[in-house]
Amino acid sequence: MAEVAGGAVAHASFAHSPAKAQEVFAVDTVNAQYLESLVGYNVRRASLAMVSVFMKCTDRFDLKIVEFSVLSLVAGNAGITSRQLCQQLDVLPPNMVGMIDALVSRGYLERRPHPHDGRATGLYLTVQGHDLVEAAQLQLKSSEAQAVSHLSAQEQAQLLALLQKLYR
Amino acid sequence: MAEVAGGAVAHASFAHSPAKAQEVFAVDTVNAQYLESLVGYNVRRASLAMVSVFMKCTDRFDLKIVEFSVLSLVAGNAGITSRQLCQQLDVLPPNMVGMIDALVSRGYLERRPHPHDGRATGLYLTVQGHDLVEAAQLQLKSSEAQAVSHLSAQEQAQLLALLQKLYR
DNA sequence: TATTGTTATACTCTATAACTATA
DNA sequence: TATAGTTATAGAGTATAACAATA
Repeated sequence: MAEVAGGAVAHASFAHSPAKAQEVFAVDTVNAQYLESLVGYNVRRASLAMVSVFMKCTDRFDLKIVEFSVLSLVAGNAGITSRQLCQQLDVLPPNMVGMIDALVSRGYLERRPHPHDGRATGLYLTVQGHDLVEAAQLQLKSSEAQAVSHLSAQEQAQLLALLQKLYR
Repeated sequence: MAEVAGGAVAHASFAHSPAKAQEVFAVDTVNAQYLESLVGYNVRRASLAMVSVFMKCTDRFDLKIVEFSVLSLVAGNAGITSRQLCQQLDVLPPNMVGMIDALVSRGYLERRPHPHDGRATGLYLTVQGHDLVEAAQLQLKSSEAQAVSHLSAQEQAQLLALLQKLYR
């Protein structure tokens, strides 16, 4: 309950229409009811939470999320092209170039010519890259498991299935 | 199945270890199995999908996601402060200033002094802002409903509940 | 003509430091 | 001393246009 500057009393929760003239309110606890009813809002908040789990976990590997994703895809798809990575990860080609250059410079990736297509370049993990991605994947799996440990195994499976229904 | 440049034949799907010497592969369909097993990956993909639903829907209102969120919070919390918005929406104070200025300039928000705290400023919707947020909220609700219409009502409720369990 | 990889570049979003006025 | 709002600015992320080499 907040006192109006003029002496009257008002509840912020009454303010569903534009507040009149010079009424002033104080908000004690924020009401996010509408936003929390939106799928988009909830999925964004959850995404931010999982991003922070990722960042704590892969601090010691010095990998950004997209870099980790690139290495993981190359690990499962030796010879994948830059363009295929872009399509899979929603990254634009000009923004992928520097990322791959950096991973090559750090000794995790190498480029080899594509077997059929002279325009394309295949990407491969180095031994060092293979070790890194293996360690990072294990670490991330366990960090995620801890972060979602308050959901039952069934709930976790349901969540993945529902999310995939959403974006596929 | 891809022919190696040297004449041998190899499957990209065999390449779970670092590819040897100068073997080259072509990837036909990308295998994203590991990434798709991660909660973070799925929730990020779903978030991107819902972001694009939002953007198509609120094109005609010329509102960004965070601007819409600000207006929605002010709609439900007359007199809310800039700092409260920052905490609710994970936006840093210096980045909130310009956004509020813009919404004030466009005639959707106005600032009034805070009843108890001389440092703070309360935010209020103008009549024009009230009309805008009401129209945008209705539109977004219906766009979201359409975007998730292939999930049953029960699945939609489950999804929201599971997401909130994840980030709260 | 279309596509891959690339450069250059602009724009947006996010983050940090520091200042002022009020508590 | 701590907090709300603000300014300036730096850095990261994302976008478009255009070019050379190849299909």
